Amino acid sequence: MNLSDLLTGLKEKGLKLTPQRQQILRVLLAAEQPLSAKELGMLVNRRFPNVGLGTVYRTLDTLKQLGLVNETVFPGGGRRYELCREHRHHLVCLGCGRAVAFPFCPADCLAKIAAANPDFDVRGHSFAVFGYCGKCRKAQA
Amino acid sequence: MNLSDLLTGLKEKGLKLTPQRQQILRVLLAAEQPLSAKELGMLVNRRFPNVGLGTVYRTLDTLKQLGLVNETVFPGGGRRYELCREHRHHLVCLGCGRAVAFPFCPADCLAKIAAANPDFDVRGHSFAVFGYCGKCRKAQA
DNA sequence: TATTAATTGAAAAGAATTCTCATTTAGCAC
DNA sequence: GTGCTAAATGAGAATTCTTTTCAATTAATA
Repeated sequence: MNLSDLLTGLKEKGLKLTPQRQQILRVLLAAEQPLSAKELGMLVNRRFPNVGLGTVYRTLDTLKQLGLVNETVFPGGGRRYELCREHRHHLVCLGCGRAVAFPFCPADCLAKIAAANPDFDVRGHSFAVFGYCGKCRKAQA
Repeated sequence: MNLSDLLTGLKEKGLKLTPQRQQILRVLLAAEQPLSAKELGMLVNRRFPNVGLGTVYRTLDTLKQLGLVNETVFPGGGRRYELCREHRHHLVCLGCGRAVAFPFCPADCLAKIAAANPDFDVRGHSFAVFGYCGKCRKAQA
């Protein structure tokens, strides 16, 4: 997924291609891990110092609704955002906050749950693993 | 797990058995699903109108650290709390917010992840399934 | 180029959580 | 039972995160 694909997508939905949105998308494309709204805002501000958090949140909402961006909630309640690439989950370090994506998905579990709850219309799931990365473990010791 | 077990546990850790804590534990014991701090506070206030949210948050922190209470993060960032009974996850309705516990756990997934990341000290995981319950689906239609 | 509806910036408002500090109290020793 | 002390509490202030408001700007279209 590259920038022009994303922009074409936005255009097709009737959304304006503002420079702010383009920059937000560029930052998300370049990010190697999910970003908080604040982090995203600061990165956007490198080129567009006037873009406020309001715009960041609004844009993220829009992108979420289009299914282009995924929101993940980290322990403690922090919300982080990333482009929807392939389906993935994260291994999150409770020390430094860094997250590593992994492709394993508890599919069998989901199947069991769906089977056990036929009335329930499953729309999504969250899965994350927490602990301490090698660096943080050394730092603690 | 009953109230006196919990109280004994607190006492062993050197914590005071204040009436506020006892009431918080009673409410958590009676709860059939994870509660937000606000909900928990309101339920506690039925008998102890003066207990503020500060105390609720502090007590929840303490209980979390003792491993007696589990914090689950819901989509949108809402944090909810429940007593640690057997290990479980939740099926959460995005319409009414009600949560149903289920005992399935993505254990095989966790094993894969641990094997693939030997440097990482895994301490926990979160898993939740979202969608719409039967009632909310009917209400929508 | 003019028009219009969508978008934005800035600031205010709201919600959730944490912190502060003076006061109260549970648990313990006597 | 009384007194002591560290822990816990209440009330409110302070933070942090997110949403909303509204006037001004701007992308897209004719």
